[in-house]
Amino acid sequence: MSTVNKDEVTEELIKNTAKRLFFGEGKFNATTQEIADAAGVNRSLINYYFRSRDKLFEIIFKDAQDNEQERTKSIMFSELPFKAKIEEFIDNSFAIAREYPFLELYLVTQFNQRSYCKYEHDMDWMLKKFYEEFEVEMTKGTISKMDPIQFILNMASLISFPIAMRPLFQKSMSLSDEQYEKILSDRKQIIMNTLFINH
Amino acid sequence: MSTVNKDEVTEELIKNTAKRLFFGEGKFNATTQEIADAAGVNRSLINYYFRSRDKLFEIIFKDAQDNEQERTKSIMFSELPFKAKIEEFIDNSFAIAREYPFLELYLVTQFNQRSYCKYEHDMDWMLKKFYEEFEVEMTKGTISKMDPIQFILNMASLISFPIAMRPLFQKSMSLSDEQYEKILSDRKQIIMNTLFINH
DNA sequence: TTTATTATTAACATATTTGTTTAACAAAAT
DNA sequence: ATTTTGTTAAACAAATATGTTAATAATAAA
Repeated sequence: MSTVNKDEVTEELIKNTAKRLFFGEGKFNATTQEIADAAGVNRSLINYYFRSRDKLFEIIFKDAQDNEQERTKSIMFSELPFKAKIEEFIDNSFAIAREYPFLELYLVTQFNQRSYCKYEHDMDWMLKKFYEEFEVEMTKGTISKMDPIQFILNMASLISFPIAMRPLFQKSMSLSDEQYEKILSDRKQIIMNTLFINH
Repeated sequence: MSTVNKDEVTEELIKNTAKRLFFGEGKFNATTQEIADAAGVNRSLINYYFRSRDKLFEIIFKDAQDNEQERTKSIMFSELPFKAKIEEFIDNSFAIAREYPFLELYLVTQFNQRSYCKYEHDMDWMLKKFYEEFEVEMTKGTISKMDPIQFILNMASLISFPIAMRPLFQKSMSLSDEQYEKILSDRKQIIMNTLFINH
């Protein structure tokens, strides 16, 4: 007998399939039927395991958020030097984006449309540590003087936007898939050069 | 007799109301009933003027896109120096975002979910002109060397992301409305400093 | 093996939304 | 004055989506 019993398997299967559809394929309005079909199970099982479509949404939403926070924390509290942390963060973001290109877009649109979407913000720890290290970098002169929140905003923008807006941007600029992939692969260096002062 | 007859008035009223709901209030899934109520007209009129909900969507989508392209073009083909054009573009983007904070988010999510969403790309003209001016700036040394498309991506990212992702970002950083407004008002200078090399 | 529990399925009822139709009525144009 | 056009309201059918229930299959426990 394995450590997981069957219900945990199907429960996970449904969750992962929903994640794939929402975050991976951008089907934000996927119906319970579509999710069930994609998972190869009966639609009733969604109600059986999660009560309602909404509960499933809540769980997935929270899951995604927790993951995002967790990975950020583990990087920020690592022993790497500041600049390396940022590099790590970029790499990490792109890696996730490869599997789930619609993740951030999903989070923000759901956040807009749903009243609940509880948000745990134990970010305070992390922010404090970040501010301290950021201050050091500014005095060293590797970053131009600014409110640290603006730096975070810059970083998040430069990383997330090209992924989240890809379909629209790529089409409006009439770029091929190959061209866009090339752009993304050059992106890390561009972002680092944009965020930091290069002597 | 005025130049507009009554049907054009209500047709516009419905369109503008839908825009307000979608782009202004972020209600991406507003029903025809909700739109009609918000416009203060009978739901049947939506079918009367636009045939179907989908046609209304198509029209609004194309409208928004055309506007966005038009304003970009008029700035890029103006006689301003390069740097001033970028400033103008930032100001302009923020002005639109004040009325329609969910515009870009709406465009990209609809673009993902709908098969049609025709895209007219007569951007080629504009891009060519932009590339020329960009080349000059790079040799002048006001911008660090990079593929011009990366510069455009940087610019679009730094402008749009803080607006589009505002709800999520603001909450996750536990910032008050006042704090975020302050951040946005400082934003233009930050973006200019980030895009251009400052001596 | 028998029994009890759990997982899965099909069928049903319900709710929402859309688009159509009809009738009545107001407003505008001819 | 009458014909066209715009507007409202109500009723309806059709489509879609969700959640529940009761019966069945599979698995674990006795």
